[in-house]
Amino acid sequence: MGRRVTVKDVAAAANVSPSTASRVLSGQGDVDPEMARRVTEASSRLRYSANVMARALRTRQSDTIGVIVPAINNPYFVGVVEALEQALAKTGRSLILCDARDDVDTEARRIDLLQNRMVDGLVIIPVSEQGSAPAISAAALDLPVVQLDRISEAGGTDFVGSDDFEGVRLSIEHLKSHGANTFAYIGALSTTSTAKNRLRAFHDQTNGHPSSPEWILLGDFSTDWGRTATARLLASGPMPDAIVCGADVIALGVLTSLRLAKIDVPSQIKVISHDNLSISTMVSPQLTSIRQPLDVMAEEVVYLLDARAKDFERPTRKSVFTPDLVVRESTLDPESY
Amino acid sequence: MGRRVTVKDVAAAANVSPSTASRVLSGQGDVDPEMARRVTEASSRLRYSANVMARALRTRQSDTIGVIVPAINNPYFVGVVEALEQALAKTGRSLILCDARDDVDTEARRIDLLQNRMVDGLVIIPVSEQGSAPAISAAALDLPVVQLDRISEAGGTDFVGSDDFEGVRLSIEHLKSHGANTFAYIGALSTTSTAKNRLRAFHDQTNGHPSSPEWILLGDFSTDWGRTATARLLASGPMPDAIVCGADVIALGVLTSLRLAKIDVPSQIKVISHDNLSISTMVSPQLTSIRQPLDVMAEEVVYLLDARAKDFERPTRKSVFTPDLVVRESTLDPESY
DNA sequence: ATGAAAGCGCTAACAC
DNA sequence: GTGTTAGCGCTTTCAT
Repeated sequence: MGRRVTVKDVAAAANVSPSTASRVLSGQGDVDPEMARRVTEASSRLRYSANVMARALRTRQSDTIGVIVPAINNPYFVGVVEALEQALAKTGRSLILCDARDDVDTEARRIDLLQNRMVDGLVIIPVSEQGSAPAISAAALDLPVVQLDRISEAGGTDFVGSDDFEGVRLSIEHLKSHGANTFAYIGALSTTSTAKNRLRAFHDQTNGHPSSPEWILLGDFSTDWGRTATARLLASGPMPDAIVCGADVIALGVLTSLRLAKIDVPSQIKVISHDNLSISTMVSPQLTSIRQPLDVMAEEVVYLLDARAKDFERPTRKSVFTPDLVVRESTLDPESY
Repeated sequence: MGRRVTVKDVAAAANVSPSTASRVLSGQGDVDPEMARRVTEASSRLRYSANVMARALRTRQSDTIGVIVPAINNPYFVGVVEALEQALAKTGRSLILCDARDDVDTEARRIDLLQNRMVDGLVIIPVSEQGSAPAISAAALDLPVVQLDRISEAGGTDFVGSDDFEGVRLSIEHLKSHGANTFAYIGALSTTSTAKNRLRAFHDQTNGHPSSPEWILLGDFSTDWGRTATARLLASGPMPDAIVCGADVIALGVLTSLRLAKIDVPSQIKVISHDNLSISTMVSPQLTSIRQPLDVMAEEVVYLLDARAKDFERPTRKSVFTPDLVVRESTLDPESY
């Protein structure tokens, strides 16, 4: 287990003091070009790279952001993490990813773990609107925190998300313009802000249309739930013209159950959803879905993190982005084939 | 940005020296019960938790394992990471996850990053059998490294994987016993050990059966490739009795393309695959797939990491686990419905 | 511009 | 058993 090479090794090899070597390697302060050259040379010859922990301990800055997602097995969150990773890479920073396993206690432990790792900031998609709040609020006292996608009741943090009302409005408008008049909603229980907002928006937008309590099905953000809910819907009586799904992972299950029941999408029933996962273009029929500008949102997260690092007392703010609709086969009129 | 509380704070509050506090908090050495109580009390009152980086710097041990996957957007790897996380959690350790984005240079940078973070060991699923080797070999000089699932040419590391030959043998045997006599293979190019072994095994097992060069389609591990390859297969002439897929993510695309072409699975063609992703039970027809014992494999990874940490010079070893076959709808005989 | 020395928070060695 | 001291690897005063 060979000892890793340190600044001292580089300094010795370059015949300078550790401080000079450090100055060159971290790009701080002026040094004689010739010395700098020697340090650089020695550094690359010895394949030096700095011990992140020692540096962080000294500078109180790790160039690392902690990210906590509710469930990494949900491909939507994978996409979010990828966008964040891209945005951070632009400024040479990296990310530590934690999975809360849909559990607020695990989530709280992760928050603590990341703080002890001296991350420069925390990005969190809260597990629960209420349950996640205490731990998040506490963290926000100590370091920059941005809530992403979902917002909990925690104070002291910025928020980046997308406009769920507008998303649902676009969905319903699109469905209506294609002749749908009755709608079911298959989504998640209102324990998260997104689930709650989408459901509310659905009620608002379908107000005045024929409806039935059996047409509102609430469970969790999973494909399994999409299948189960659709089975229940099928068993409960006549079907609506369209199903609005709270997320693509749910819609995938809905499509499977409908196919099994030999109900054709979109000719017999239309299906629309949120998230625009890449997998949604790879099923048949391809899924019409609400798209959020993930890349832009990730950039905004990084911006907010940096802004708060610079001025910790700045007022918190919510950045809400407008989604758009990507129309695919699952809502097209039969005649347009 | 309130300063976080340190051992000194706890020690002061408990009226003991920092070292005594440390002894209590890290559970090393004997201390007077009464003092211990005071320390514990102060610690929880002040909500102390140790700075991971400072501790790691001193003890040269971070209780953290680095994990590098080729592409986190592949759900198979997500499952692997979850299994590892479980296995590590049992001993109170955690994991830092990095995505190599299917690129050996990124992979090499990640390896370096993790070493600088003083991880106690590295688990890596190599991007490339050849290209990944140098960086992995170099890392293996400095810390315990286990290659998982795929193996590169790197030396000095242990390996945990599953028996690809046996997997394919089970697949073909199953298909034959259900009347299939001609087989196509849709998999990935042989840049990884798993892709290479599965292809070889396919050739071995189908030796003597009618075949055609058009029935071997090699691309990457993606749903997109599954769709493209199937389209090519359809265009190239008569279809085989069955398609063997290199991975479930590929099979998902295969199923979609077949459905689009109105070819029924399994009555007109059977589809079988590797990985047994949960999503494979959520499509219709449900996918017959080779299952690897991921949990057991993850335990073995942890065991090997610990063993090498204890004795760095121990001989390297390969632990190859036997997979089994999970039969579902995509290979069942039509009459069994 | 450069080097010596101090210190980030922690724990292992060493005294007592 | 407890406290004092030193040092992990780095950066940053502080002198020069």
